[in-house]
Amino acid sequence: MARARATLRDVAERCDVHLSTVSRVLNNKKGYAVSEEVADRIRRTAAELGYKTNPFAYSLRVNRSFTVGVLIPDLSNPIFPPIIRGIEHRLEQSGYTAILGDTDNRVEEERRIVERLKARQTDGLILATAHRADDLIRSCIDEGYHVVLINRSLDDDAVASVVNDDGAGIAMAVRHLLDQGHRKIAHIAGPQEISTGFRRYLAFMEAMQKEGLDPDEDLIAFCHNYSEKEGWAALRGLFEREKPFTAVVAANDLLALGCYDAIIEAGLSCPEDISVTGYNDMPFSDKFKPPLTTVHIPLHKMGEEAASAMLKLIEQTPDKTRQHRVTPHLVVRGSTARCNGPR
Amino acid sequence: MARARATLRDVAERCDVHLSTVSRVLNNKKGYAVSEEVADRIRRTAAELGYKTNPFAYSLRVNRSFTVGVLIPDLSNPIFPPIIRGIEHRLEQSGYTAILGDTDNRVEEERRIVERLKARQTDGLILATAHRADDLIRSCIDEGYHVVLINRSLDDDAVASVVNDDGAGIAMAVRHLLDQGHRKIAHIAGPQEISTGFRRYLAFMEAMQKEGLDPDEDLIAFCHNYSEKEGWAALRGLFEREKPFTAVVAANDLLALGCYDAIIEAGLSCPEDISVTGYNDMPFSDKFKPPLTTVHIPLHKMGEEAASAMLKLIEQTPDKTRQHRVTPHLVVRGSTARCNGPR
DNA sequence: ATGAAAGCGCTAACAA
DNA sequence: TTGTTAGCGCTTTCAT
Repeated sequence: MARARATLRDVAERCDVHLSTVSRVLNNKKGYAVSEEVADRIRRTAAELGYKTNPFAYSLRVNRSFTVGVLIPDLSNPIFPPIIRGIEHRLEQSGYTAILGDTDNRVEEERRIVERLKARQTDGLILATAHRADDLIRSCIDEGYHVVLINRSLDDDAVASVVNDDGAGIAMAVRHLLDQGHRKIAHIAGPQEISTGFRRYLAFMEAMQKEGLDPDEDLIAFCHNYSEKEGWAALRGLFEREKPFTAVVAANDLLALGCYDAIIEAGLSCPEDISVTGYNDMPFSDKFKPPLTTVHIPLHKMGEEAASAMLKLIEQTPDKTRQHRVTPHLVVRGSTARCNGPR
Repeated sequence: MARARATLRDVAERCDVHLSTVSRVLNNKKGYAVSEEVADRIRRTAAELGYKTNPFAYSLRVNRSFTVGVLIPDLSNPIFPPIIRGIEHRLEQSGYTAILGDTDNRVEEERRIVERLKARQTDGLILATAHRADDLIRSCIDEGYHVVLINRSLDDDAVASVVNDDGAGIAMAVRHLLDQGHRKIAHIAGPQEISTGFRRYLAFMEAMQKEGLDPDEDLIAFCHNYSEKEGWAALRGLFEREKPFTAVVAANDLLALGCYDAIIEAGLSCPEDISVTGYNDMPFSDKFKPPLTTVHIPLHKMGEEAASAMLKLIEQTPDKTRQHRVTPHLVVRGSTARCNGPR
């Protein structure tokens, strides 16, 4: 697109001063006393000509793009839009722009997309990628890239991350089901290579044991990714084992949605026969059939915090907090009900 | 982020040739016969050093960013992720990157965000913005920007656009309700300054009239934007008029969802008392309570087509098709049922 | 208080 | 077949 844009030189000529002076004024560099009179004239003509600094030239000069790459596994998963909005809002405040990279849930894509983002010279990378790619992360860091993780963390905490308290969240869900009289509770676990999947699974076990209920191995199924389809398949698998249960704690909302399908398919109904809880309180989870009881986490806020952490990294603001924690809470809706005795 | 990246010069020095030769080889410019021997050595060392062309320098030189701005009203509206994915997929094939701008449904934001995108020197603008901003569009074009519209069009067709056949879609919905025995059909119309809102309204009127049913003015409500809240308020307004109706055609899915709320609030139920149809077949519309009967449009494909049109514009490929039309079809689900007589 | 000049990394027109 | 050079628009160091 070849639009003629006013340059520093244009402004300088019109003002009959040297271009470096214009630059100083427009960026109000101090230490260079410029007469108010000249400064004023410069500012006025700049506005008049609609001068905007050319981002290419600027970036080339200062070697920064003022963009940050945001890697997500799947934009269609409703939890990501709010996160992204949060990131964008915060970034925008500081003049940065987010560049999205979507892996379509494919691991092989991850590396390729990160390369694309790096090629674009993003000043940092926010990874909201659900999939494990520790070596990828590590290599980014080794190359000197700034990295912030969302909803996952590396075991050794070497990387800044924004996470929610999965342990507390799952405990609330289990607690709620227990309060409703459920004892045979199944768990549809997320992928164990992902920190959320792993931590939620551990939390489930712990919460059950705390109640003196040793969770039955046969009532736990592991999914390969967070999708409706996996949730459906997993619960279907549990039904086939023919061990009774009256409730299921799904590791996230999409999985829970898949459980709905499996329950219907089995000729049962939720919550009458089986109660279901999700995790994330994604948009529209209150509109499903039935409205989903789930653990709410502040998605938008997590995005903002991730962006803040990234900006601190980029701007070298000292910040010892590596892990930014955010608090979940339970939202009780229609997918859970009192236990009607054993099934 | 200060990572040392190999430059053309680095490669040139290592190969003991002039940097311009390296440039030629790496961009395989023809017309400059370079001996295979040298070319090979250059390619090898470039790979070895991990050379990537610096996008700032390149963009500065050729005055193009290889990015296109994508303006949407609200990322949280589930119809946009598929559209955006479609855009990104196509753009990526040609080495372009999308830069998102979200107006949060606020008109005032629109101009500001377009300015931001322009400041970033995007090579074009894809506007999926629901809100009217004809003068904005016009000014973009006047300034020489490439513009493609999604799901809206200017009256005079001066701008490339990708639209679906709203007339056909609404006709199918109305037809379906008529077939189910409904006669008193209400319409929750979208904003009339938006082409979809306007066209769907006209299509509704026409479809009814074709059946000899003069639509009752009192059974039509207009919304200010496409949101659940507006749909809820609008249907609520209709209930207050106390004219009976047994079905409602909503101008989009979000509006339909709002109708669900109003129906429940009125102590009625869908589809037993009132049938509801939506428009867009947005993700998850099959998971609602009840699953929504709606008009499906190929969102991902629309995104791709918009991107293709944009690339043609940028690359100056001749293309006389200004309007790219896409065909909708009806998806019958649980929110519509046979009419149980007048209410 | 202001000007001059170098150079970020690249491409393209011109030379040899 | 390969080299030289100017210059995209900007910031910054040094000079005046």
